[in-house]
Amino acid sequence: MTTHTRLTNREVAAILAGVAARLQILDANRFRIIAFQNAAESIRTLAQDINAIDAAGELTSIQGVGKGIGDAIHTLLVNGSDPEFDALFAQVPQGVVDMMQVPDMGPKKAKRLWEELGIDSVAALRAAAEAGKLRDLKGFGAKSEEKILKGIELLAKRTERGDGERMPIGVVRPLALHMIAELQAKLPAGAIERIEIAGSLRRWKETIGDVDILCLSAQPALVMETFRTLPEVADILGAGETKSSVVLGNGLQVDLRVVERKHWGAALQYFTGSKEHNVAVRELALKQGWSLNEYGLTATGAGDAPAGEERFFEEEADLYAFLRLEWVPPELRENRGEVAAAQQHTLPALLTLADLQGELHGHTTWSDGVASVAEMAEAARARGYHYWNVSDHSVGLGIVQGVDGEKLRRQRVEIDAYNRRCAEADIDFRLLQGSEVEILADGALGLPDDVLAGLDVVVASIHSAQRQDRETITARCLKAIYNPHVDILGHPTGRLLGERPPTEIDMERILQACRETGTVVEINANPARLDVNDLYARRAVELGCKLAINCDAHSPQDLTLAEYGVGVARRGWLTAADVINTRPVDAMLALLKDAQRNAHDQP
DNA sequence: GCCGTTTTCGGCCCGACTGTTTTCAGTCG
Ligand SMILES: Nc1nc2c(ncn2[C@H]2C[C@H](O)[C@@H](COP(=O)(O)OP(=O)(O)OP(=O)(O)O)O2)c(=O)[nH]1
Ligand SMILES: [Mg+2]
Ligand SMILES: [Mg+2]
Ligand SMILES: [Zn+2]
Repeated sequence: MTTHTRLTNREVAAILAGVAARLQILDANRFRIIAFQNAAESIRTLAQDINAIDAAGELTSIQGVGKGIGDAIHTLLVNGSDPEFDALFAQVPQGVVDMMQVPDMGPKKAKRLWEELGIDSVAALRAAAEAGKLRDLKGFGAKSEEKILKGIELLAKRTERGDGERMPIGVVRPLALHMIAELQAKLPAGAIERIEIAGSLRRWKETIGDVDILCLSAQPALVMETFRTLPEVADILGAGETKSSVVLGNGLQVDLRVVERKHWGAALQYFTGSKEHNVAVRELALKQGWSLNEYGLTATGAGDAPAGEERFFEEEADLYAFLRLEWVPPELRENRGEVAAAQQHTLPALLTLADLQGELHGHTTWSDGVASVAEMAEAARARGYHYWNVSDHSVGLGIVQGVDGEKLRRQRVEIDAYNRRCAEADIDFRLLQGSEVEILADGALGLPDDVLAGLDVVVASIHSAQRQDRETITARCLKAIYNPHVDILGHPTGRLLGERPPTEIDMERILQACRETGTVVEINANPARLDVNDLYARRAVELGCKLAINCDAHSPQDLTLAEYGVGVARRGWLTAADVINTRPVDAMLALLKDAQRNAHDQP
C-alpha cells in the first residue's frame, strides 16, 4: 500500500541527475558524481518499468546501479523519497542547479556565485551580470559577464521550443544535409576531401542536441571560415584551429571539426560517439596497452609496443580492427552491450532500408491522405516496394472522415482493378487492403469483426482518449491485441516528439501480449512519432515479438521517411528477420495468418 | 559509487578552447 504516486523511470533518472548535479556543486568525489550520472542515464534509457524491476529485486542488474544507488532507488520507490537525497536537495537550491544549464556555467562557477554573491537562480544571475557585479570576483571579467548574458539568451531561445534543448531528428537532419551541401558549393573543388555527419545524427538518435560535422581538408582555416559565414549562422560560439561552433537562427548548435587524412579514422570514431561508447572503447584500448584519442593510438608501455609508439588509421574500421573489435554500426554505439558483442564478433546484421519490401500502414484520399490509391501505389513502386497496404482510418475518429464497411467494399473494387493492371503488365507489385482501425475508449474497435475479417492487414491504433490512466489504457490495447483480426499495433505509445508525452501504457505487458498473440509491433517511421522507439523495439525482439516499419504515409513524399524508421530499428539491434515487411508479400501474409491461427483467448 | 575472460581493490577517457591564468582551471566536446 503506497500513499504516493508511482515514480516513472524518467522521474527516478531526473532525481539521480539532480543528486549528481548537487554533488558536483558540493565538489564531491568526481567518480561518485559520474556514478550517479551513469545510473541516471541508464535508467532514463531503460525499456522496462523501474518499479517492476524493483519488485523483482533486480535493481542491481541495471548497468551502473550497485548496492548503494540500488538501495536508495528502492527507498525512493517505496516511500516516495530518500532521506539522503532530500538532504542534498535541501542543501543546494534548484535555482543553483538550473544555473548550470547556462552554457559555460559549470559547477565550479555556479558554486562560487552562489556562495560569494548569493546568486541562486538564472534570473538573479542575469540581474547580477547586467549590473556588472560579477567582474569583482576573482577569475571573472567583463567578458565573462557578456558571455553569461549571451548564454542566458541562448538558453531561453532553446527552452521556448516545446521539449527544451533537443530537437527531433526529422527537423535537424534536412538542415544538416543542407549546410553540408552549401559548404561544398561555396568552397573551391577539392577543398573538402571528405565530409561526414557525426555525433547523435550519425547514430540516428530520435532527438539531436547539436549537429556534429567532421571534415577532411588540407585547408582547415578556409573551411571553417566558410562554415562560420554560412547564411543561416546567427552566432559564433567558438573558433579555434581544429574546430568551430556556431548557432543557427533557430537555436540549433552546429559543431565542425576539421582533420587531416591520417587522423580521419580515429577522428570519426571520436566524433561519432556516443561519449559512453567512446569511454568504453578507450578503456578497452588501455587494457591492450594503448591510449586512444581523436588522433589515434599511443602505446602506454603496458602492452607489447614500446611506450610512445603511435598508430594512425585512415578508416574507422581499421581502428576497430586494430583493437580486435568488429566495426560497430554507429546506431549501436551507446554502450549498451555493443563493445562486448564486437569483441565476440557477435554484432547483429542490422537491417537496411533496402531490405524493406513494402509497407503495411498508409493513407489515401479515402480518409485523410492527400493522394489517391493509384498515386500512392505508384509512389510505393517508385521506392522499389512490392506491396503497400491501404490502411485508411476507420470510423470512430472525430475529425477524420472514416471508412466504413460499405466504403471498404467500394475501395476494394478500386484496389482490385489496380492489382489487375499490375498483373497484366507483369509488374511485381500488389496493393493490399486494410484499415487503421480505431481502438475506441473501451477497447472496442471502430469496425465490426466481420468487416475486419475481409481485410488483408489490420492496423489498430489509438488517436483519442489518450489520457486514460495506466490500467485503463493498457487494458484497452490488450483487448485490441487479443482480437484475432488485429495484425499490427500501430504507434503503440502515442507520443509526439516535442509535443506530447507517451500515454501511460504499460509497454511490458503490451509487448508480452503481442508476443503471445503474434500481433506485430509497429515502428511508425514518421519522425514526429518514431513509435515504438529504439528501446521498446529492442525489448520487443528480446521478448520474441515481430515488428513492422511503416511510414504511415499521408502523401507520396511521406514514403521517403522510411529511413527514420530504419534508424530506430537499427538502434534497436533489429535484423531483417525481426521485421515482417522485409519479407515478400506471400511470406509476410503467411506469417500473419499463422499468428491468427495460433491466437489465444485473452486471459 | 561501480565494477571484474588479468582484479573484490584500485582503478575510473582524453583533448580543444577560453579567459586574465602570469602557468592553468573550468567547461565542453
Ligand atoms: N571521448 C569523449 N568523447 C566525447 C565526450 N563528449 C563528447 N564526445 C564525443 C562523442 C560525441 O558523440 C561527440 C559529439 O558530442 P555531442 O556533445 O555533440 O554529443 P552527441 O552528438 O553524441 O549528442 P547530442 O545529441 O549532440 O547531445 O563528441 C567526452 O567526454 N569524451
Ligand atoms: Mg551532437
Ligand atoms: Mg557537439
Ligand atoms: Zn495512420
